[in-house]
Amino acid sequence: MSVNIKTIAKMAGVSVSTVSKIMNNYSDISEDTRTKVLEIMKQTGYVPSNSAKTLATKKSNLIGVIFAGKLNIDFTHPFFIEVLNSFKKQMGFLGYDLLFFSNEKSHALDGDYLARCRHFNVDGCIIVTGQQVEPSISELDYSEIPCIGVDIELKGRSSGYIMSDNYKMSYKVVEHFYLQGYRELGYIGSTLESDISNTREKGYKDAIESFGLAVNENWFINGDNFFEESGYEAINKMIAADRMPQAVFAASDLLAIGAMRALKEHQLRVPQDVAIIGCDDIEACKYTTPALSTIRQNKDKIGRLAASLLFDLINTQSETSNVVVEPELVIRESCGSRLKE
Amino acid sequence: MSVNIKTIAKMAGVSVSTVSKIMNNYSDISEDTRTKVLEIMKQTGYVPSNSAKTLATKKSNLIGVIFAGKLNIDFTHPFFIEVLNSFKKQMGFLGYDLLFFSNEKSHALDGDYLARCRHFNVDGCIIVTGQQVEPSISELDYSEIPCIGVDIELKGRSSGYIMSDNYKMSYKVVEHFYLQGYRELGYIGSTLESDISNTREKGYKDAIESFGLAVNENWFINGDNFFEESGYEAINKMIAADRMPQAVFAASDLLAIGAMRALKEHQLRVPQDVAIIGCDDIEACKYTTPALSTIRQNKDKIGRLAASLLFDLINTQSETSNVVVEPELVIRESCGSRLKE
DNA sequence: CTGAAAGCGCTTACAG
DNA sequence: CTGAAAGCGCTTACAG
Repeated sequence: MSVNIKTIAKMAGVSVSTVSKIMNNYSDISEDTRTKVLEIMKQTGYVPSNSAKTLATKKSNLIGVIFAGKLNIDFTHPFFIEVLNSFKKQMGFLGYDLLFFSNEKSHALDGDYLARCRHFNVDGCIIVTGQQVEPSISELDYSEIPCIGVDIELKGRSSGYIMSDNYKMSYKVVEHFYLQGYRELGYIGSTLESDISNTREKGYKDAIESFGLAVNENWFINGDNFFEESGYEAINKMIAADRMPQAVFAASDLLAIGAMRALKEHQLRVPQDVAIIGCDDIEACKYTTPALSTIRQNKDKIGRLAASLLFDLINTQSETSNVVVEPELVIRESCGSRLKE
Repeated sequence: MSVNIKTIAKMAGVSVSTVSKIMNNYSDISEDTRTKVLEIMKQTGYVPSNSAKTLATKKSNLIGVIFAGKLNIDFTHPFFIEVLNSFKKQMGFLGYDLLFFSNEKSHALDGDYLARCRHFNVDGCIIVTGQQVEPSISELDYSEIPCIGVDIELKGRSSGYIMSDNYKMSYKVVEHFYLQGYRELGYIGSTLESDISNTREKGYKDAIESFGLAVNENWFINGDNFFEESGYEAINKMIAADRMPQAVFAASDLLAIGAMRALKEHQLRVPQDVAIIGCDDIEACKYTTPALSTIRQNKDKIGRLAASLLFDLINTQSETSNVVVEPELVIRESCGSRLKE
C-alpha cells in the first residue's frame, strides 16, 4: 500500500536511480525531471524508508544516548537532563534524532554498548555518566564509532569529551570564602571513584594552600554519591568528628541541600554559623531557604558544544578535541555574602 | 569486515534460513545445529543488523517519543520527565528502545509526525503534550500506528491515553480546605486551551458548590501556561481585583511556587494569610519554604502503565483502553494543616 | 543527463 | 528438520 521509490519512479517515468539522486541532491539532474519528480513525491506524500537507506549506506542519522555507570543516572538527574536537553536541540538542528538505549536487564544486548551501536548503525553517540563506568564503555570509546563524553574523559581516536573546569571552580569558591573572611574551610565530595569529585577536591586543597591556609582533614568528607542523603550524612560525620568549619563547599547542589538539612537539625544557621556553596546550579537552588549559592555549570553550552563536537567527529576526520567549559560562581544567600544575584 | 548472517551460515555449514530461524527462536530446528550455530555467533561476536531486519519485517523495536504542542515541553519539564523516566524503564524491560524525535525547524520532516514514524518504522509511540496541539498529532492518532497519550485524549482505533483523575483531585483539595475551616477558595489555572486545567477548574467549582459554598469569579485566574511566572502574575491580578481568598489551589506546583513568591512580596504569609496547594508533586515542593502541599500524580505508575498499554496495543489487537490514575493529596506546610507528611 | 543492475543483511513462504 | 530464492526499499558504481 505504501508508496516507495519504485512507485515514484514509475509515476514520473524515470528510473529509480534518478529518483534517488534527486532525493540526495545530486547536481547532474535536469531541472525538468527534478521538479517533476519532486512534485510527485509531494503529491503522494512519499516518505523514504530509513531502514533501507541505513542498510545501503551504513549511516542512520541517529545518535545513541548512553547513561553509563553503575550508579543510577537517569532522566531525573537534574544536571545531565539539562545538558541532554540542549544537546537534543542542537543535534536536531543538525538533522539528527536521538536513540536512547534502554539498559534493563531483560534486554538482549544489555550492557554491550558497542554491539548496540552496531545493531542500530548509530552515526555516533553521547555518553553521560555517573561513577563506576563499565568496561563496555571503553570498548566503545576505542571503537571506530564517534563518541563524545560528558564528564568522562574518552580517549579513543574517534572520541572527545567536554566538562566544566573542575579544578578551577574550586579556586573560585576558596577565593570567595577567603574574601568573605572565612579561614576554616570544609569540603563534601562524592565517592573516591568519581574523577570529577576528586578533581574538585584537589583544586580546593591546592587553593586553600595557595591562600596560605591550613587543610584540616576532618573537614573533608567523601560520601557514596552526589545525592542529597550523602550530604546529610557528611555533615553529621563532620559534627561528630570535630567542631565545624566556617564554610563548606559541596561537590553538588544535592549534596549541599542535604548538608543544609543536617545543619538545620543541629540548630546551625546558614550562612551565619556555616556558609555553604554547592555545585551545578540546578533548579532547586532557587527554592531552598536560604537560597543556595553555587558554581554554575553552563549546561546549555555544554550540551550545544557536545553536539557540535560530535557532528565534527562524524562528518570530518577532525582531530578529537576536548573542551573545558568555564564555570561561574553564583552568589545567593547561603554563603555569607551581602551580594544578591 | 563485519560478520553477517551469511558468514555465520557458512561457518556453521548451514543455510542462511536456518541461522535466521535460530535467531528468531523457531522450534523446528535440531538441537545439534542450534547449539552449533549459537556457539559460532558467540565466538564471532555477531550482531544482527536492525535496519535489515526492519526492512524485511516493518518492525523496528523502536518506540517514538513525541513532545507535542506549541508550548515548549521538553526534558526540563519536571512532571513529564519523570513519567518518561519510568516509561523508558518499563519499555526497556519489554525489549524496546526509545527514539526521540527532534522538532527543530531545520529538520526535513519537521512537524509531520506520522511521516517520521513511517520513516523510522517505529512500532508505536508515546505522545506527551503541552497545550495547542498541532493537527499533525491527530493525523498520527487516527493512523494505523499504535499511540499512547499522556495527558492528552487520543481517540484513534489504535490509540489510548492515560492521565490522572483531574476532576476528582479538585474535590480532594476542596474537601481538605473545607475541613481546615476555609470557606473562601480561589484557583489558579493555566490557559483556557488546556483541557487538563479546565477539568481541574470544573471539578473545583463543582466541589465548592457541593459543599454549599459560593464561587467568586474574582478568585479564579487563568494564566498563559503552567509555569512559575504565570502563578506569580495570577496572584498580583487577584490582589488588584479584590481582597484575597483564604485558600488557593494552583493547577501546577510551578504555578503555586510563583504564587507563593508573589504573596511573600505582598507580605502575605503562607499558610496563615493564604493557604496554598499545588499539583504534580515535583521535586521542588520539598525545598520551598513553607514546603508545598500538593496533589501527587503517580508519575511512576503513569509511566509504567503507559508502557504496558502501548505494548498491548502493539502486540495484540487489544481494545484501546484509557486509564485514569488516582491522585493523592500530600500535606506539607503550605495549606494550614497541623498534619505532617 | 539517465538507467540497468548488483548489493546492503535480513525474513519468509515454499519445496523437499 | 533444512535450504534456495524472492523480496523489503534504498544507494552506487558503471555504462551510455
